This record gives sequence, structure tokens and C-alpha cells, in this order.
Amino acid sequence: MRVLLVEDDVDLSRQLKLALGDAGYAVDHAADGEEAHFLGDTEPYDVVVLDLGLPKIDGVSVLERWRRDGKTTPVLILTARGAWSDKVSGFDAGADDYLTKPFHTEELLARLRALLRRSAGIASATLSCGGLRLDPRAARATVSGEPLRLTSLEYRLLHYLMMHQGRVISRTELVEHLYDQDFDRDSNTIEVFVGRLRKKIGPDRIETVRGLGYRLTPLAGESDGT
Amino acid sequence: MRVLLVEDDVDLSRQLKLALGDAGYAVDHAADGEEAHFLGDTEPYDVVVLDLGLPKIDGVSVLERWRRDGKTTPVLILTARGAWSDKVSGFDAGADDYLTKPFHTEELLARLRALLRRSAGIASATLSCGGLRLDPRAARATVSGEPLRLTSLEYRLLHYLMMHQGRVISRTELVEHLYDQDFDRDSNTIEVFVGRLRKKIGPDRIETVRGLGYRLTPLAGESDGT
DNA sequence: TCCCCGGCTGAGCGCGATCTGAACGGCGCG
DNA sequence: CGCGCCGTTCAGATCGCGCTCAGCCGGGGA
Repeated sequence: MRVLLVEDDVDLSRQLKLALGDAGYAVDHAADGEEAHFLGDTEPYDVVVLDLGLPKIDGVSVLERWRRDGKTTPVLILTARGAWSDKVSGFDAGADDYLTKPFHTEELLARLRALLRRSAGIASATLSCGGLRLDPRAARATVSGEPLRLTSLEYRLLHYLMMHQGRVISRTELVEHLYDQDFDRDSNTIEVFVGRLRKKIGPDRIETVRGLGYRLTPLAGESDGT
Repeated sequence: MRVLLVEDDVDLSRQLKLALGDAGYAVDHAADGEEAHFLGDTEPYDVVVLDLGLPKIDGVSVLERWRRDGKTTPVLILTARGAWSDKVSGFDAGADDYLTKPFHTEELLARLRALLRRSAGIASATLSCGGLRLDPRAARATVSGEPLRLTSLEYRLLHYLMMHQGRVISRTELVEHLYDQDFDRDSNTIEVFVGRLRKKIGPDRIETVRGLGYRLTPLAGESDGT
């Protein structure tokens, strides 16, 4: 999952970037509204954390523009305590959630998880597919009850696949959502990791669709509608 | 499905060509308005992605000419940010959708799917015909619930047939829509692939109309559940 | 009936896509 | 500072796909 963090306070943004990174997100950071707007337009984020008090262009304006352009990426707004009007206008502008500063990193993470879940149209807090099960809260996955030992990237890969199970995901899409901006596009890391993941969760789970990408096959008996 | 990509920016067009190819389209590329106009006149595209700022002939003019000539191919326009007047004149000229640069590849793909669906007069996001069902979003097809394992070309073939079920499709038409420009016209690949497809979806689905082509027969008793 | 033409099919080939094992280099930790 | 873990790279192996070819079949007209 890839997140755009828009925050001008240097300390806070560094701290958040770390926390988000630790939580397994690929993080891009924008320090002002202009940069935020550009990045959000350019890169396919899964979710945006948007501070409102920003240099150059105000957060609300950035959000408004995105929405006017038809972007539906979930946005979580950070507001200063008591800045009530900000909150309202933020929601009006199309925010999906908000959080008042100061806050606990934990809460931010929880809200992000919820947002991602909602935006993927998934009800339950844990993902499952066949004997596979993944709990974003604990960042832990199991195959038929057995806990898996996954590295960070393996986990992220599995997470993304499970969020979009049944769909063919192109290598490009994976790269765009697992990594942040600067990443060498022609490299076969994805293949390598798919390989490693297969070795851990069983070879039949991830189907490769030649010329298109990969698909995590939801075995029969799944509820979850698209 | 075959798409004409009209874009003069070298980097962007290369990137888009890749992405479109990945998504299973046959892609032709025109780098200026003249070429675009010629290709659009000559080849039967299913959809056109048209950049507006073009050398030689402007995108809007190209579109206007096509429309004047009676072409109804859906056209998606790419505009530079904020070029509002372009957008308006683009719509006036007969565009079906627009996207402002920069944009996410995924959004372009989603909009193209929507356009193709709309242009075929199909409401539901998934195609169905008899026990056959095809979901373009997941790039997956099923026969009476059983998932099919189709190769890229088999899938494209089936997709095209299902989009035009009930109509006789000539071999030429198939070739023109499944491949890009340079393709050896006297070859029997189509027959081979029809054969393979029949083997996978059952022999009675695709009817041969001698001397004319093939027809996918929509059996009686369709309910179609979205 | 025989021949011609269009369509069908099984086999096989070449290429590019994908996989995989091994090795490298950075980083954190003891 | 040495060790182990991890992400990445590379090169060779492998495999599947799309295409061609050649022969077969079946229908229809002469």
C-alpha cells in the first residue's frame, strides 16, 4: 500500500514517515500544497494523509481540486485542535476521515487501515482467501492456521494481492503500489518476491497470467462480493 | 480490443503503449494529427485516446473530421491541466470522455473500460452469454461458474465475440480488432484460436458461418445478473 | 461422383516471458 | 567489528504462447 503524506511540520512529518514506513506502507512526502497536488495527480496512492495548514496551497484547496478532477483516493485530514471550521470545509471538500492533532500514531494507523478497507469494499478487518488469512492490525498472516514468517516486502505484496484478490494485477501496478516514487521500473524484483511468496504460501495460490500479471485466486466458497 | 493512441510526447506515449498493451489492448500509435487522422480513417479502432496538443493537425480538428465523416468510435481526450477551453471544444467536437494530465494509468484504463462498455450498449460491467461470463475488470471468464484458463489471445478473442454476440464476425474483422497494424493477413491463426477456444468453452458456443465468419450465439433464457 | 474451396486440427518451432538459484551490498544489532 | 537478514541484481534455465505448416474433412457445384 502506498500513502502520500502531506505535512509541513518537519519533525512531525519525519516521525510519521517513519511510523508509516514501519507499518509497511510505501510513503511519499509532500511539504507544501503545490507538491502535494502534483504528487497526488501523478502517482497512484492508495490513501492520502493531508495536513490542512500548508504553505503555497491550502490543504482544503488541494483536496477540492483532486475531487473536482474526479479522484476518489481516500483522504484523511489532519487538523489542529479546535479548528472546527477547517474540519467542516474539509469534509465538504471530500475528505473521508479526520484526526485532530495531537494524536496517537496508533490511532492514525487504525484509521488508515479502516479507510483502505472501506475503499476496497471489504467489510471484515482481516482478509482471507482460501486457507490464507491476513490481519492488517497485527501485520500477520497465516496459511490454514499456521503463522507465516514474511519479510516486510513479502507481506506488503501479499497484502496488496489479498486486497484485490480475483483481479489480475500487473507487475506495473504492483511496483507502483509497493514502492515509493523512485524505483527502477525494469527490474525483476516483483518476480523474485512472487517466487518467494509462493514458496511460503504454497505454489498454487498465486496464478501467473502471462503477459498480464498475477492473480490471487479466491477459492470456491468465498463470500465477499467485488 | 484495439486502441489508437495519439500522443506526441515520446516518454508518455511509450509508457501508455506499454500499459495499454499490458491491459490486453492491441495498440497503434500516432505521433501527430496527420498520422492520427489517417490511421483513424483506415483502421477500425474500438476506442481512441487522443492528446490535444499535436503537431501538424490539432487534436480537436482531427476529432471534428472523424465525426464529420461519420465515425462514432468512442474518443477519450487527454488535456493538459487547466486547459479548460480545450476541454469544452473537445466535447463540442464529439469527445466521449476526457482526462486531464497528469493522470493515473489505472484511471485511464478504467475510463477506457467504461467507454468500451458504453459504446457496446452494455450496461453491466460483466458480459454474459449462455453459461458464459466474462469480467473485463478481472480479466477472467467462466463457463457455468467454472473459471476458464485462457491465454491472452484467447481471452481477447472471446471478449470481442461476447461484445458482439449474435452478430456474425468475419475473420478479417477479428484480425483487425485483435492485432495491431502489421499482421500477416493470410494466416489461419484465427481459425486455430477459435478452435482452441471451442475446446475450452464447449464446441457449440461459437457457430461457424461458412464464407462469412463466426457468431457467438446468445442462447435463449438470459437473465444476466450484473 | 469428383473436385475445389473453405474450414479444422494436431504437431512443432522460436521467442519472449517468467522463474530460480546464487551472489552482492546495505543496514541494524549484538 | 562481525554476523545475519533483507532487498536487489544477474544470468541461465525453463516454459508457455502465438504462429506456421501440412494434411484432413465436408459441402456444394459441375
